[in-house]
Amino acid sequence: MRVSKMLTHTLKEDPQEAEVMSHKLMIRAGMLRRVSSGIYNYLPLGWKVIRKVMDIIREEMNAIEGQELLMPAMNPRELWEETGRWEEMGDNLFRLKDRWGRDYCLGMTHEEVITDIARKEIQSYKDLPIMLYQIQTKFRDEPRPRAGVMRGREFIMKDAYSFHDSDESLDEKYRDNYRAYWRIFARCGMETVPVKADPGPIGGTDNHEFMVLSPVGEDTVFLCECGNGANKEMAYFKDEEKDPPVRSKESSREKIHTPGVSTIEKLCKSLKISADRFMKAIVYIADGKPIMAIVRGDRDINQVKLRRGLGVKTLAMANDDEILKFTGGHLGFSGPVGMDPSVVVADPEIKYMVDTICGANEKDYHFRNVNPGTDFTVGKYIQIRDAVEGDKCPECGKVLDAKRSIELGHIFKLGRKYSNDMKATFLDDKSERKTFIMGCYGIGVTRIVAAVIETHNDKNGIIWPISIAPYECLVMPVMYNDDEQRGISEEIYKKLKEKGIDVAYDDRDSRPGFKFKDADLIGYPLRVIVGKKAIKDGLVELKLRDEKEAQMVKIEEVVDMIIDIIKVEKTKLMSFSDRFEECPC
RNA sequence: CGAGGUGUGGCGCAGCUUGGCUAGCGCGUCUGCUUUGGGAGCAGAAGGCCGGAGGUUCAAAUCCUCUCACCUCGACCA
Repeated sequence: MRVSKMLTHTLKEDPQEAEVMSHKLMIRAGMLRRVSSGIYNYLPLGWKVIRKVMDIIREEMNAIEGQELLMPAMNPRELWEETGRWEEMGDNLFRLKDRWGRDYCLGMTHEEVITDIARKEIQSYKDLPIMLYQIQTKFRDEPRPRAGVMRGREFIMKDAYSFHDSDESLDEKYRDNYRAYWRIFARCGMETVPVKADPGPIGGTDNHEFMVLSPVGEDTVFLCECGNGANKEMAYFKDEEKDPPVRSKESSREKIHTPGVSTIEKLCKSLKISADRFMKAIVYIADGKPIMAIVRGDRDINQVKLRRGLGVKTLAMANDDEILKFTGGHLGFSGPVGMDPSVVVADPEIKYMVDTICGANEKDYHFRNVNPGTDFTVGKYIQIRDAVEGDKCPECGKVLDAKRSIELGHIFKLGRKYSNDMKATFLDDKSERKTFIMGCYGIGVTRIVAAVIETHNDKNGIIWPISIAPYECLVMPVMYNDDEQRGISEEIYKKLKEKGIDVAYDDRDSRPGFKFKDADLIGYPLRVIVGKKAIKDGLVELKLRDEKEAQMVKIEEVVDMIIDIIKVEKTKLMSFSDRFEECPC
């Protein structure tokens, strides 16, 4: 491709709309332009990168027997009602009506549609297992799109779905995908960490998120040297075993007047006591019934742990009316004193609290000198607080490391959740009707691109892994005007093209400084510079984007050298097997 | 939804407090000349109903009201 004909104009200044580096660089390098909040044009340079990522994904999915298909972005309401997700997805689902007033949505994921395909097309156990996948544009009405393509409202995703007649078969496919995901990300130049995660509204049992560590990530993961890793929602840790607390002096419960002091922060200020001396009591509606969850005042309740610990399907914070009915007091003044123990759940840390302060279930009143056992009884002690830096690994006891991360992929064992709801069945070898067991495997394609840039850049621009660079190589005459330089450049460009190298040729009659800056910004991994000093001795410069110095190479050898370097670089990206660890489940 | 902020040629910004001549600057674009190893210089040119609607005023980019879009933090989130 001739640079003079490319639709790309690079920007010298950072765009006002962008905050994080990958977003800035994608716009400055001419890959991306915003159309609306969270909605983007992928200009040719950006689209080319996305296509390369897609190709890697296709190769790896096909290698584990995935079959590509394409499902509609627009789905009818009826399908989503079969699983209850038309309601469950709430405002995140983009909805629209046709001219007759019929309801549709723009798919954010395709479990319903694929299960519909399966129940119609797959009748026999002989067709199983099978895995189908697509690369599709997905839609989510995000409350707040962020960081360019990192969290958009329209984005490209690969989603795969597998169907099985046994758990063992699903386990095997899950392991295949686990391995394939590792390979895909490695080939894109990304080192990912698989962590245990909560399945959320998708449902199912085992699932892993593939995370890349980055300070701009929106998730927090807790990692241990021993290989154990989980995202924040699922980050369980070892509860410290302590001696039972000893009360230094006899004290008894006392009601105190605290008008308008409805938050922990206000309590700390008004009583001049630190947050860890309070109990935070929050009322939730769990599967329709109210419960009270208690953690120390300085801790955060982890809703996923609470939901799992209670063994309920739905969990939401109660509103003021519900709290009033349940406790007799208002929001901000709840506490366990006087509550039936069967509806009180507390974090184990509560056991060790002495002479603590909590709400009195009466507006504008708290209790002080409250002690577990004497003043109230806890029905169930389960770990329901968020992990924090310094907590210990539940497996080996070492200190967990908290890191920010970007979620690139998520794999789930769905089980029969969708096939049950949608009555998707097949006949087994005994002519019995069975319900499909399913798995589902997603990758954020456009997000990979952002994550790669985020982790591969310097002050001059992007440093692409060669596998997904928009072009593998750039040929650049210092002075396009110079017949000799142009002649040699054209010739090298032609030869590289013939050899199948994805090469760009900067044939613009611009000043060299301008072209160097542009090349660094766009981040061509390899650069051939044809200048007059070098020409005298039949040499051109060959420079790698991530190396400081260029090497002088004979003109007639440069093409072969480039071919070799590309081969070596790609092999490097493929040779990840020494780091790979098999799926733990 | 809560809090803060921004809308002025393609991009980045100034002007607004205290209303007043033809709305400026840098980058980019086009023409010409000179340049040519890290975002060149000179000369010239094109390109704006100042986000939109209403109001105040002799007069509004500037003041008032409403509205829309976008950004950041939070809440939320396969």
